[in-house]
Amino acid sequence: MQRPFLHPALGDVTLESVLYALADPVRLSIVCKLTSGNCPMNCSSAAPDKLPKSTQSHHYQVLREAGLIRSERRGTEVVNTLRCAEINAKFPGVIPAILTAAIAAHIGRASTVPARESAAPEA
Amino acid sequence: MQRPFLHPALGDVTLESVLYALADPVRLSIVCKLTSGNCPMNCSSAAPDKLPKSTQSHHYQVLREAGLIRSERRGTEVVNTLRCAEINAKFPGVIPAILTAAIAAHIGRASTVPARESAAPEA
DNA sequence: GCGGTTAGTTCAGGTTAGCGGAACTATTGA
DNA sequence: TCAATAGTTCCGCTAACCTGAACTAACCGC
Repeated sequence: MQRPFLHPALGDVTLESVLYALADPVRLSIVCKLTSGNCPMNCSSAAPDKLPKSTQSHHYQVLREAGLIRSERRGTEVVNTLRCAEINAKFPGVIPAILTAAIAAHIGRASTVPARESAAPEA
Repeated sequence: MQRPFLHPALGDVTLESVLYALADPVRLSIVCKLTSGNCPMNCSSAAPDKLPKSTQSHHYQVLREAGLIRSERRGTEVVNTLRCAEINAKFPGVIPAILTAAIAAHIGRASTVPARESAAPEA
């Protein structure tokens, strides 16, 4: 918990790494929850139920290194926000299309946050 | 070479498997070439240079099983076509957005076929 | 300050998946 | 029939993923 989080610069974000990060059901679900919640979330509340903490941590690291989320420490917890706007500037339309499809496919419908299935993903 | 090719029904195609298939630079390049060529291609002409045949075969299998391409035997060779229209019906906008971003990022700029970088990917 | 709780990271190891060389199969053409 | 072409299948090696266990850092009550 001592090492600072590393967020890639927008120039270092590649399409492949973004697609790879979103190709996992758990990570796609996390991103969907962050989108539908539309506000920063700590790790455990955005991850699917009953996932081991080490696995959660691993998935967040992948999302972070792909440039999809930004993480900041707030006391004992880590607050995650989407970097959709930035990614969308670099790869226009990719993230909204994927998230819309994911929400339509009922991936990661939020259990804690009321799902707004008709809402277009921001970014 | 005897087993018939298995193409998933559209209902069995998942967003995750599509993203996973496109998350690899080689496979993304293959799909880009099929798009820019805008016509069926055999395996070796769509794959990047100097890739071992077994590796090519593996990548085509992944693309096939993800539902992204359709393969048919024509004599000694296998002709591959994109299933973009079908996928686009199921996940609207996803494939065009990814291919547009990939072409803009100069992934898989075709060496044999003149690249039409301004052309919107069909689908 | 001290112990307990919370939230997440790091490490290690077992399992799985990807890559690529070698051998094989089918088709075509001479 | 024989050689060439185009892919596939098999198999071993390596790298990546998942997760339990141990660890760290911040916060709270006393």
